[in-house]
Amino acid sequence: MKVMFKCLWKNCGKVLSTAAGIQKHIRGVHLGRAGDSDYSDGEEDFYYTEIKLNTDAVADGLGSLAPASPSQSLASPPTFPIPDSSRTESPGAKTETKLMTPLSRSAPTTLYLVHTDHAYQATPPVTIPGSAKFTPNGSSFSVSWQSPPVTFTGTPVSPTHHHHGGAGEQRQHGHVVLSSPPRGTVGLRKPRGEGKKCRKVYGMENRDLWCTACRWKKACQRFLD
DNA sequence: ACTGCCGGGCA
DNA sequence: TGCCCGGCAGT
Repeated sequence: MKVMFKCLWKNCGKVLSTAAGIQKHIRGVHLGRAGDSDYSDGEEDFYYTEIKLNTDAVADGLGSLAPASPSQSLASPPTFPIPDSSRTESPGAKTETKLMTPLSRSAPTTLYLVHTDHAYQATPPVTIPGSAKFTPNGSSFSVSWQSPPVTFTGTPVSPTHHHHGGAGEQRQHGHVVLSSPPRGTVGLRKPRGEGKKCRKVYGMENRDLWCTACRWKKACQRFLD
């Protein structure tokens, strides 16, 4: 069995046979620290993963971290590589294999945030709550999925609505048919674009300055970022 | 309440 | 197609 190290940088995917090699690659190529090879705070070992040949190649899909298909989200949320954040500070001492199970689903409530001191632009902040955002350097994609399927067993809605007000708001009248939320009308909405849009910028009164998409109440195409 | 925009209607 | 809007969802 051979152990290799694969660069996880956006779509680099470079594979080297030594940890030192991949660290050097990452420092030089991606982090722009080509000159001083002894300057290493261990940050770069976040950007590669250890892969084992002749084993189940878990790290295969990691290099091409493409948005696999955001619409296949219904039951199983997409999985992201969760690097080991509890790494040691010492550069040379590589303690653990960063083995990540492809279908390991971290508890949906725990928000995983990558620890880095340089949170400016080089580090991919990966969050795994209900929606994940991934921002390696500039280009960003984000994908979200619905809350886990709730299998409803038992009494539908009991009048014990422990909430001020009282009056039962949600009636499921009849019996429980609930198989999946009635999507299809709206389905998976886009994560809602950031930044200013024509309407916000020009205002309702200058509607003729909007981009056509905005005028037609479509997704704005002027302020794509 | 406001804003972005999907889905759909109308010419 | 081009244009517009109802209505929903996120803020």
